Amino acid sequence: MHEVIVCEKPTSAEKIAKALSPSAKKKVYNKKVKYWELKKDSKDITVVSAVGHLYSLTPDNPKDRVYFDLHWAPAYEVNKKGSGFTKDYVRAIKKLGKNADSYVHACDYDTEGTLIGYNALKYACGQDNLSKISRMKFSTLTKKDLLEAYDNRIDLDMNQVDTGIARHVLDYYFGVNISKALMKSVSSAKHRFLKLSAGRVQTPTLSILVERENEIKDFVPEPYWLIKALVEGRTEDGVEDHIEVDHVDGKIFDKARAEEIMTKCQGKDAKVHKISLSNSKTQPPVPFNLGGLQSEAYNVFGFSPKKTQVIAQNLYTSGYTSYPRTSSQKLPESLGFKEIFSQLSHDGEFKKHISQLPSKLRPNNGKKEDAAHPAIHPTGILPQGLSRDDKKIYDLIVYRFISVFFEAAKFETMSTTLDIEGEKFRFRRRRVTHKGWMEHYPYRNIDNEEFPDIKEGDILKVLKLLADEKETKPPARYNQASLIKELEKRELGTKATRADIIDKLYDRKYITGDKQIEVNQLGTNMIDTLSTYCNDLTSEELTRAFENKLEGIDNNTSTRSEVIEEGKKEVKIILGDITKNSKEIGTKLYESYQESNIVGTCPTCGGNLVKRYSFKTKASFVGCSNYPDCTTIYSIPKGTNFLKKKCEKCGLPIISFGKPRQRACLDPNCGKDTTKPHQPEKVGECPECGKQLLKRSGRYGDFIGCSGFPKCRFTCSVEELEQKLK
DNA sequence: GCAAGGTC
Repeated sequence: MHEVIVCEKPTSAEKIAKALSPSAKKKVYNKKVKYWELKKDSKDITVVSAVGHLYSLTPDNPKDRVYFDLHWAPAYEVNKKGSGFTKDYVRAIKKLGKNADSYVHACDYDTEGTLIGYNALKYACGQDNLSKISRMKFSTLTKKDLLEAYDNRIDLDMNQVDTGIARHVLDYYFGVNISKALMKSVSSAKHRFLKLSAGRVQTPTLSILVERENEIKDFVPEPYWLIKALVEGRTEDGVEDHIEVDHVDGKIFDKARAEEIMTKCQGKDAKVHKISLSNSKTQPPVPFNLGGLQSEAYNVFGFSPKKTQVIAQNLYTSGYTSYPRTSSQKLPESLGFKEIFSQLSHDGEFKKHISQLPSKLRPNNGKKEDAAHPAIHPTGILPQGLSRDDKKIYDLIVYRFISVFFEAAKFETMSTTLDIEGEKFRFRRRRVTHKGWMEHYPYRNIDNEEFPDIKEGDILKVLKLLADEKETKPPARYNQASLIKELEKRELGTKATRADIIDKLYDRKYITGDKQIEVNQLGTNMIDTLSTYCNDLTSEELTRAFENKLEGIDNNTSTRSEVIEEGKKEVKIILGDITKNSKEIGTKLYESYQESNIVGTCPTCGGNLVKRYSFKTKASFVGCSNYPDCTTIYSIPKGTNFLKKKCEKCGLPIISFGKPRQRACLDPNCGKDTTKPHQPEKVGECPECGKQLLKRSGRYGDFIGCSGFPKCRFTCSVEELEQKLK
């Protein structure tokens, strides 16, 4: 008897194989794909693995105006970029999973996992005959759980499969079709291509950012006063120490009241009214889940969440750290802390900290859990030859892992109130009495202040009294780390996709800025447009509505085709509205896009110079917004940045380009003598349109161009022309 | 060209 077990990813395949039989043999297909062979209960078992989704939805007919008829096709054919690695896995499963007597679906027990395994069985193994398929249900990848799941296999839950399929189809219907309609509105209104997109997750995310912009725009600052005094004092060592004390009212919005305090206290001494000492603790941080690691790496190193995720994945595939796409903040004892620490101790720096660990190893676990994976931790294998950035992330993971086992840091706080003419002031100082974990986590500043040598009843001289006039501030813009946290809170997207979603918003030019994410006019207009024609898409409503509908499939109150039909109807209405208002929508979106690409003023006609991209030449260039009435055009090298600085001679922007970076005026002829009209040399006939070919000078030297430009875009190098003439 | 979701 031959049995094939299909798993979601190679690491879980290995764990499952070894759980079923410690003597499972590891094999490799086509030098790349690992699989396992074992014997159990007189069965020959082959354990193969997918790598996440191997199949993607794709339209039956790509030429359709709207995509409602979809089918599953190999991911490496559909998303050519980035899924190439799945090809070998599909081949391996096809070869190894053929004609078995029974099949076991052993992917993660959630909707996506169920669909991953179902599609692998159906399209790679050619099995959708449920009678041969059984399902393992496990929540951790421990030997005990896996054996139990194998021995008590259940039927494949087709409702769960249908829920997964419906989720994919609905996301496709709404996302792809509405994106297409928006792009079409631009091309029909302005005859320009603009890559636009909308979706169940990216659009509400953009909406969150737009809302924050609106809060900032609508914010009315209010003036207030902070009253402070500087009083003389000494530290316990007798060193002179000026103490800054604040009026207990804090923000004083009433100017008269602020003035009253100032006149009353002017020139008066302060009396120490009350001193109280208290102790406090700061617990160690919790183990990293992906969001936590991304947030910390952003705050400590300024790494984008995407960058951190890529590095964490590399560290994981190299075997140095554990699986990164986890939401767990817990480290189970079964990981074998002692063994990991003893291996890490081969590194001298780590050893200094590890040697001080308490004998009882109990991590300060956080609340968040994950069914499939523990919190991110080092495996114990010490890396060699990591790049600087990879090493930073690795060290961060190790030090966090170490620090969660230490005791709390302890502080002593001195809270003091002073009296100046009946007005109460106060100050607070905090000093460390026990560093605890903070000594072993080098990414936090320890604020250790000195206590002044004072006692109740002391009279202190006031050196200075001042009223600081301030304004209330609008809420801060999001940065990438705080946005990820907000998405987690609202349960938008998943841990594995949030960083990609944010990247996408940058890529579409909806947003700019790193430390403070700002929304471009295009982003604002997208939300404007979509909230007019499909309000659901801009809010979390669509995600919630999906969840409810999908839940219906899961518990048998509706069917997959009902849910899909309903979605189709809704999308059709939205598409109708967009088409009806296509000109207006397209114009608005394109013009707002141009706005964020304005780099200067056209010297010929006074219009805007706009950075644009040509699909024909696959290069960016700068053209006038009044094209075709004005044909001013500048070519720019690949990777050009526009600086804020303007050229002193002509006022055009200064650009930087090349490696090493060099700076120059946008106009390559700037500063050259152009008073004598330069007659370009005629060198022959254009092979494409028959007009004159001219020898022109460009940024990188001479080239041949057609006099019919820009209608004819024939161009070649001087050498190429010489070759042809020979 | 377009989504969101898995994964190397």
